[in-house]
Amino acid sequence: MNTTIKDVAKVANVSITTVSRVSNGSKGVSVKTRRRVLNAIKELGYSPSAMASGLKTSLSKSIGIAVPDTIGDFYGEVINGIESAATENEYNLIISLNHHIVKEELSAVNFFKAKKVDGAILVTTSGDDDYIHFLIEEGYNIVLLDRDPHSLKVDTVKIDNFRGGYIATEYLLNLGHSNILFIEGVSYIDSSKERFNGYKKALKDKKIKFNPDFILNGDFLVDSGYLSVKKYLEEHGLNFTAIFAANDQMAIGAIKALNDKGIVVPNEVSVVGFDDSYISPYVIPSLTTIKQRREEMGRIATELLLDRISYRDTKGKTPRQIIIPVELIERKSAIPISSKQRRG
Amino acid sequence: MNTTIKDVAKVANVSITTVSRVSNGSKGVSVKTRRRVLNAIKELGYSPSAMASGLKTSLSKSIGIAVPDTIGDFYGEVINGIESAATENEYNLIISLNHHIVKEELSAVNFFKAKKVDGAILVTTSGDDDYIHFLIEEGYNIVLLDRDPHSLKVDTVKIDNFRGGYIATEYLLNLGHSNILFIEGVSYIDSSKERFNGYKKALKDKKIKFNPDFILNGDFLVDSGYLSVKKYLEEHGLNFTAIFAANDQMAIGAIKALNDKGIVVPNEVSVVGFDDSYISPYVIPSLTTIKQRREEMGRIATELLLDRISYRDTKGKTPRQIIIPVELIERKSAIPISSKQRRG
DNA sequence: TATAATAGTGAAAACGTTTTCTATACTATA
DNA sequence: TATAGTATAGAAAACGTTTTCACTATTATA
Repeated sequence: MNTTIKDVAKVANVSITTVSRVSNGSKGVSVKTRRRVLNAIKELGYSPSAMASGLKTSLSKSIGIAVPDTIGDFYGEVINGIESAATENEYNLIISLNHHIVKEELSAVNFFKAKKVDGAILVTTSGDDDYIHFLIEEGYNIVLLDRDPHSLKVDTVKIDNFRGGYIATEYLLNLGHSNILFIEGVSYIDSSKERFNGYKKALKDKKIKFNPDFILNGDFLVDSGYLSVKKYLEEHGLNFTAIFAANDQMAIGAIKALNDKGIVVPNEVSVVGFDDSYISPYVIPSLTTIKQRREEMGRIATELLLDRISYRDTKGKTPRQIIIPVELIERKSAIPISSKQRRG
Repeated sequence: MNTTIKDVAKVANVSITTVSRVSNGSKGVSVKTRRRVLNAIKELGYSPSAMASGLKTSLSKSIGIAVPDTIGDFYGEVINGIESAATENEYNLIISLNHHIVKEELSAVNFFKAKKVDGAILVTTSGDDDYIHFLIEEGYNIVLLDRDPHSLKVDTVKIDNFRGGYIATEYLLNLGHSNILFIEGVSYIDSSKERFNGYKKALKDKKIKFNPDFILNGDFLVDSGYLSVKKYLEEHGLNFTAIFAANDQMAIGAIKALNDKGIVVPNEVSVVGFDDSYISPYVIPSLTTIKQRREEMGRIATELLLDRISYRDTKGKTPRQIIIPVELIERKSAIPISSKQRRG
């Protein structure tokens, strides 16, 4: 079924060496011969076996990506960015989902080892640095995405979560809100922590006392935003005028919970999200949020990785850390506090 | 850097043949030797090179998937399903996005050929059957997902789009609506066409005359739902009482457009979507929609493919067509027509 | 014209496995 | 005891490439 280099050699009446040279564009082949070989290649529909060549060169021309899931638009868009950059460089993408389970992230990495990927992009999940450390020591090419390097000597690309948290909170504060709920994402994920830190710092800078009761648990999924606000309302009533959620999904859930209790957004409560999800301009009211360039993040991570792969100098080069700026997108879900609210 | 079978053989003091037998679980090795080899494997952290073994066996233990994008939750969840099923069977997933461009879908397929994937899942995109036909003839293992096989002799799995379109429309009709807008998805995608056919059939069965003016163009993205309804309203005014959109994204866009004009959903216009997106229970009002089991679709497609791969009998077996049922999820975006509307 | 450099080509080894075939050492049977 | 069968193990070939080395033919230089 499969045509090999030998078949091409026979048809073009040259050695397999020559075919190899033509097919991977090395020089040292005359124009005439090259043309002949090219014709044979086309005629037979030959494409070189990535396995055979990988075996020789010990380059698989593929990179692995370990990612929690593909649901929601965060990871999806990151993957888009990674995929485009990989394809442009003739690399292909082996994807492994770990469903937010640390153990599976680990097994994904072993998978990559077996497949001899040339490098891997690890998208945020675990707080477990040990095995990553181990990989780096072994000389694997790794880049971390949306994750703090901590003490790891490894390339990372992330967005400016701290600043995002800061400007979102500051925006609400400038609107006159001072009782601002914060809905956390998954606690061990760095980006959630950093957004939270931004929130706290903004409060501090405006000399607003931090109230730990205002921190609600969430897990980045829409339902957790809904549930946590619902619960809060039942326990405390409406003792706040604004919510800042660690992502748009939870913000949308929060708005829904408010709406269920007859509380109108933004008139009674202002809400700010984080992500600028594709749906956010279309929810009612449209969601004010922090925009992060997810595709770009994926693309940059890939370029960092490819760069390292081609230098083959894993340990030498000092780790780079790219931080992608964020911006506030003003929409309709957050407005100045009303005098009525202030009195209340 | 990499330990090979030779290293293990040396440490365990056996031949590489024996190591090979142990590492892929073939029999013919004594318990004692096996234990010794296993220890050496663990000690050295050996994992066999998929490239080398693939070269020998001409099985890559990987499958390709060509998919338009990973944005929005449809494809994301399908990928989740495919990935789980593949991983469970120790296959890995090589993913290629084509960004809805037919030409790129084609190049993805060539990519797969080079990588010698054992099979591929093609997720709906083109209307171009020719190259798929060609692949099948060449003996490649293919399954089509969310796509009609047309005359192709190939396994397919899709959801019951026709029925989904039918029951959504019927539901609206039973609520008393008879002027129902339909927002199409991308026209060359089968699922869009089939949903449309369901819509028409439901009208016909209730003896409601089909009005071609009621068909709005869309492309499955939220913005197209918004824009097409906005435009319609500007041109025709509110001469309908319900909308059925070919997916939830467009339904959400439609609701937004209505809302912008001060038209209240569901009081003045009922809306039904299609997909049961994760966000749909949380939009306001929560969206009545057709639920399709996306992960299951991915999983079944993978099982079909793996089945074919292991039978190595690509052409022999008759093509199977799996149709996954859909169901209507009743929420708050569609209600009975009011007497006021009827009069108007 | 003689020599050096260069361009074009191919033979063969190597990459890390799997698999077939052969060899040996037992064990069971006659 | 002789023979057949079986369990265990290894040698070597093969998979489809890339790459080093060697060789020839051509061109440039002295």
